[in-house]
Amino acid sequence: MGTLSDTQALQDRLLTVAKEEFAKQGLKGARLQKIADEAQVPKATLLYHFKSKTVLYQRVLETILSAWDEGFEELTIDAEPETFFRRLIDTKIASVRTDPLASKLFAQEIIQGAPHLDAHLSQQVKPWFRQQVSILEQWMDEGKIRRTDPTRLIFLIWAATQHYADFQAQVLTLMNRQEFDAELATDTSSFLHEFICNSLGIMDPKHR
Amino acid sequence: MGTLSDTQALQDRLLTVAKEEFAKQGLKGARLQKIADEAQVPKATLLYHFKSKTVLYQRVLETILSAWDEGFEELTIDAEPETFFRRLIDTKIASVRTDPLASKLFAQEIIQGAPHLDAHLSQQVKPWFRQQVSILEQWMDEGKIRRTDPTRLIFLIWAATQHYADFQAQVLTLMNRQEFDAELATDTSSFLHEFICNSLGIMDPKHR
DNA sequence: TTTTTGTTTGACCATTTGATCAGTTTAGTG
DNA sequence: CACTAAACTGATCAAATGGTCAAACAAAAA
Repeated sequence: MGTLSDTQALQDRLLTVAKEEFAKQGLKGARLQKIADEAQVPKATLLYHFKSKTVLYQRVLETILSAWDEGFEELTIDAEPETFFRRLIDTKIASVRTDPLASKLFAQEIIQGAPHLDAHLSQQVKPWFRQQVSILEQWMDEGKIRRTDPTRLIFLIWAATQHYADFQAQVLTLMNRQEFDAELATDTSSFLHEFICNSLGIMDPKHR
Repeated sequence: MGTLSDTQALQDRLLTVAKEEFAKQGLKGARLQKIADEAQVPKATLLYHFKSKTVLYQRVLETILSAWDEGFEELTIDAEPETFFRRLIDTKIASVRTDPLASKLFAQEIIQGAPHLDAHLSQQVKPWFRQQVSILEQWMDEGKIRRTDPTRLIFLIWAATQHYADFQAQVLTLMNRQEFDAELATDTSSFLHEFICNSLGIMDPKHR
């Protein structure tokens, strides 16, 4: 025992548990003792692997962001608008459903002014964002989609998808549901895709 | 001095300052000492007017919610879809621009599971929500707007507008702006209105 | 076996923070 | 002025919490 992989596995477990606590309570509200308890480990052990609460938080954030970066880099280049939007929305809704805690944690960070990720915003998100914008502009120039503000269009997609993670409590209450199940996810994807394609004048292949 | 209105004015000031602190730091992260300092009053005075941190927080929340209820009740009934959406979006964007802190505070409350306002959600928001849904359904029946899921349509409008308050840090970074000024607000209103009307097949009066 | 390096943990500490309270001031009233 | 009730505040406290440390433990290296 005591191999390097054991340590790695423990740190991964601590990060997972910490993500949950940070997402539910916020950075200030989270308690190291509770994270340690949840991971069935003494608090001192937690602080041995992560020097401080802030370091732990930043590591959790990094883990979330790199997973996102990975997931969204793939779908950047594509041929047809219709497929592009479908993939973008499906990917986002899937991530929102699979890991709403990540989304919630991220949202709280942004709400509080993104003090721990200005670097990531301008270095990782901004380039990706610009690329998406230029793709949309090109399609508008080619007449493939209706001309509109590409920046705000991307914001709208982000907002509309992320809403189902961040405001899950409100969404479920208003829909009289208990959980965000697979059916609800696919229906939401379909709705958003149809709504956006309609607005941009993209014909659904099924109706062509 | 020392009239009743003095006390009222002080409590209002404390609520305003507290709203800012709660919005920026969250319930757990907010510090009574900082709120008191900001309001130029000893901490003991703050706790004289509000028995506890929780009570103060709830009072802040109530203030926000009642202002919203008031602002949105007015625009419920209206004739034409086009006007309805314009007013709804304008009102929401205005509230987001005027008081983003309120929106941020509310967002954090919902993200953390809405522990302090389940009652308000089901008693105030739900009825309003149902009414909006039924209006939209009626318009769909009458063929005034394209048929779609009214519930998710309202979510989309909420999400897309609130995004500009809650994610202001990200939005401004990606738009290379310093503040959410009036021009940015009206442009955003226009974009959303046009986007939604396009999707629902509502013709812009200007182009009729 | 001895050494060394990395890991674990209970005990402990310094600080922060929400809350209390007793004593004081202020303002309105008869 | 005398009296009362409300408002104010400095001092203080108990609990919670992030973080430290030295001693114990384990495992690979010499």
